[in-house]
Amino acid sequence: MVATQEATGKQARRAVTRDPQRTRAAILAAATAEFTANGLTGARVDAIATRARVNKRMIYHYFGGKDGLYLAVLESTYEAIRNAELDLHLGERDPLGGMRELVLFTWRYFLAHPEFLSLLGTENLNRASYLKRSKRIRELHSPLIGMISGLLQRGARDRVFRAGVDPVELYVTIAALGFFYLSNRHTLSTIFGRDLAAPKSIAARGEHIVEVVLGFLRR
Amino acid sequence: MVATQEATGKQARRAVTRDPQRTRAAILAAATAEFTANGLTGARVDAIATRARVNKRMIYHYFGGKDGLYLAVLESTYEAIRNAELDLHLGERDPLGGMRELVLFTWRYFLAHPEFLSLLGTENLNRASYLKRSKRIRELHSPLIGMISGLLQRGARDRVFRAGVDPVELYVTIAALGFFYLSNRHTLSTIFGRDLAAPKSIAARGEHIVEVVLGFLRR
Amino acid sequence: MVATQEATGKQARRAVTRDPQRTRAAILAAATAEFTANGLTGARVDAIATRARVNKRMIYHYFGGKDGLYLAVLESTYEAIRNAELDLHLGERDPLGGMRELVLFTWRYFLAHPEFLSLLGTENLNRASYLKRSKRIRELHSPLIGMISGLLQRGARDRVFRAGVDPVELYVTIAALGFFYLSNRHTLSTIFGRDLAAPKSIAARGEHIVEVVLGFLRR
Amino acid sequence: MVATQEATGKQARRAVTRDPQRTRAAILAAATAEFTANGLTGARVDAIATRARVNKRMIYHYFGGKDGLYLAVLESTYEAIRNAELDLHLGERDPLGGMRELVLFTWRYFLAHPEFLSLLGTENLNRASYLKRSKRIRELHSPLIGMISGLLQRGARDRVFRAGVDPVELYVTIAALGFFYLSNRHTLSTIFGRDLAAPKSIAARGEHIVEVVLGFLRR
DNA sequence: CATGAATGAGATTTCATTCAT
DNA sequence: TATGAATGAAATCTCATTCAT
Repeated sequence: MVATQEATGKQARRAVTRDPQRTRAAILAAATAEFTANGLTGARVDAIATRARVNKRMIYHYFGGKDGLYLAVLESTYEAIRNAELDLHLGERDPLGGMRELVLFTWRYFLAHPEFLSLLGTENLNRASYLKRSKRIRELHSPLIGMISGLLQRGARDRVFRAGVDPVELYVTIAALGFFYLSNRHTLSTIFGRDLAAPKSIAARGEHIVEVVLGFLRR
Repeated sequence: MVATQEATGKQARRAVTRDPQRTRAAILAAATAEFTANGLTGARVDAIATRARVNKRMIYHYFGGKDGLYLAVLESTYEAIRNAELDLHLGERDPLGGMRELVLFTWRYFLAHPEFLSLLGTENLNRASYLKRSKRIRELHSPLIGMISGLLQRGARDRVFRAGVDPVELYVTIAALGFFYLSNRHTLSTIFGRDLAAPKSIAARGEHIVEVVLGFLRR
Repeated sequence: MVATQEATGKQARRAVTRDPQRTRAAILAAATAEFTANGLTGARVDAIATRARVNKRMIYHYFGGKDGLYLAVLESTYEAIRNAELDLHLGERDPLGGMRELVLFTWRYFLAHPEFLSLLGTENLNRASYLKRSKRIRELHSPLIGMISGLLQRGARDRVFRAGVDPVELYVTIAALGFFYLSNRHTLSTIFGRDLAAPKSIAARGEHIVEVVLGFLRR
Repeated sequence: MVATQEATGKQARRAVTRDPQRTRAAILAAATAEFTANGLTGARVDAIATRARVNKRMIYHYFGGKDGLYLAVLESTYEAIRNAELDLHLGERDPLGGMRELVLFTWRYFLAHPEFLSLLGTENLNRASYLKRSKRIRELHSPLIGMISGLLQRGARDRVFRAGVDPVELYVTIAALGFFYLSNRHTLSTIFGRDLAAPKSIAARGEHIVEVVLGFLRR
């Protein structure tokens, strides 16, 4: 009976998938969670395999190793944000409304994608070493710069916005206002004794960001 | 200075000190550099001992272990910024000039103290777990919030600034504008194909930050 | 047997097994010997790995660490004595003969299993801290208490034994008479200048123990 | 002010004794406690120095090292029991009463001196290696063997005790009945689910031991 | 006599990766 | 394709002892 059980066990345990694509996707998802939670050096290959319910060996098969897996996670995360950005159509909007939407889009994306914040944080601690290595990411141009340029030009022409604003600088500012708040909410909450992660605080921050950006741009 | 030390050669290999304060300080300095460069999990106790020219055992003697050392580094780093902040006297300044100075102070401090940025990044990836544990840091209140409050009130009274701005929110904004730019300069430079670390870019960013904050506040 | 293994030489260095059960068992056996010889703190993980001809890492794989391994050794040692006790059938024996057999069984088990004595000694120095933690051991009830109870009752009924003897107290006494002699033979031999480990002494002690127990019980 | 405090501190900290004998005694007492609690390999030289409120260096000064200190502890512990035994005068007692007293003396000494039990346990795990090395201990002959011999002879002559009992064997038995119970009380309590350390249990054990010894000896 | 900072050797534990099946 | 046991290198941490003062 014991033997039978063991045999059954083995049959049941193995070959949960035999579906290469699913295995790959499971690893990628598990790795995203693990790298998000523990950073690059903190992440454990074993933990990823366990999370993915996949044999450790598969990680080496599909991604070459921990580094390759991290790079793949980084790439898929960047692809996701670039895809989301492509859904943003501001062409017909008036400069003020368009800018407000763009700012809110960025804020909401960060809110909905903590893994993006965390991975970017990890990457920055690494001096962007993996990102620099990825041709794929470098070729993914953000359409946001173009959108911002357009809005700034139309806004300046209509005398709604101040002139002479650098679109890259502004993009960094828009990202900074949300990113810093969210990625530092734990340290900031502790230091200010105020829960910056509470829904009310989050909502207030969204409004504040819009006001800062538009307040700065508005003539 | 480092070169001088190295030049003294083999004699310098050991910390012949017998000067506990110096030994402690050497470990702390070496650890700050190592944690800054490699994060918490990436830092190596051996590397710290070597950098400090100190026996590894001393780290355990003075700080209990890697974690205790990291906490000590974090605490000393926070103490340093709080001390710097105390030197900022804005009491007599007009609201606009005072705010400009405060914004520039923050920006310049971040520029001069990359270790602060990096450690904060590390700490955020850890969900502030060490910072929360440190009674010492929690008791170090930043005087900046009070200064911002005062400037906002006087500014509003004089009809120079808009009313109703939350000082904590504004502080986060001021920090965000500099912090994000600097800590993400590697990823951003790669993605925009533009060297954000170049002196010119740095100078331009400083001006931009001042303009954003004052542009937003000004009525 | 050990000699044979050693003779196979360098080929045998590694446990080429790929047989988890065998690897686990080899570690357990090596650990039992090492903990028996050197106690908990004195035992070396390296030594256990070498003895088991296994990579040190496997100890952590199978047992979690030194503590987990010690606990496993303790559990398997207790299981072994409980299993041996179950083979003792005294149901049909007259009280006197049954009691003699039980006493001799205990004495012989101790003689044949020095690892049990040593581990118990270690555990007692630790105030039974590991044993208390082991649900598995706590659930292994010794059948000896029941057997002693039965013999005492039948003996009292038949007017062969004195009445009112507590079976747990008697069990402790039976164990004490052999355990103390064996585990303290080194100190005692030194102090009395008499080799208590000599076969003759051992044989005499067995008889003495039987006489003490039966002499006490007999009416 | 700070300087003054520090100077005072140093003065106050050092030279608590400057009394060699007291220092030595303090170390010995602390070491006895530490070795009792943690065994030989488990004891920490640092812990002993701290317990004794003495500089670690003094241990090396007075005892040569950890091993020498352990030996000194062992010797002083044996001296103490031998001294206590010398206070026992049974010459005039009737055999039965004398034997009862001797048994109770042993039991009570063990109860009052857990450090003796623990050190003996440690020494046995070490195969009496330190004890064998100590000429001083080997020369301390226990007067108990002589007393037991006398009682047995007088008892046999008076037809109160059985004849042919070996006094060393009996001494071992007397010691065993108490020693095993006490040194194994933690394991035994756990396994029997019964608190063997409770005052009532202790009292009952004392009576049981007397009964076993006298029951065995009595004709 | 006394201090406690400093040391080196070695212990336990961790981890990414490879190998036999 | 999939498994998970096995590995070596290196990391963290511990400890008895020595040294400068």
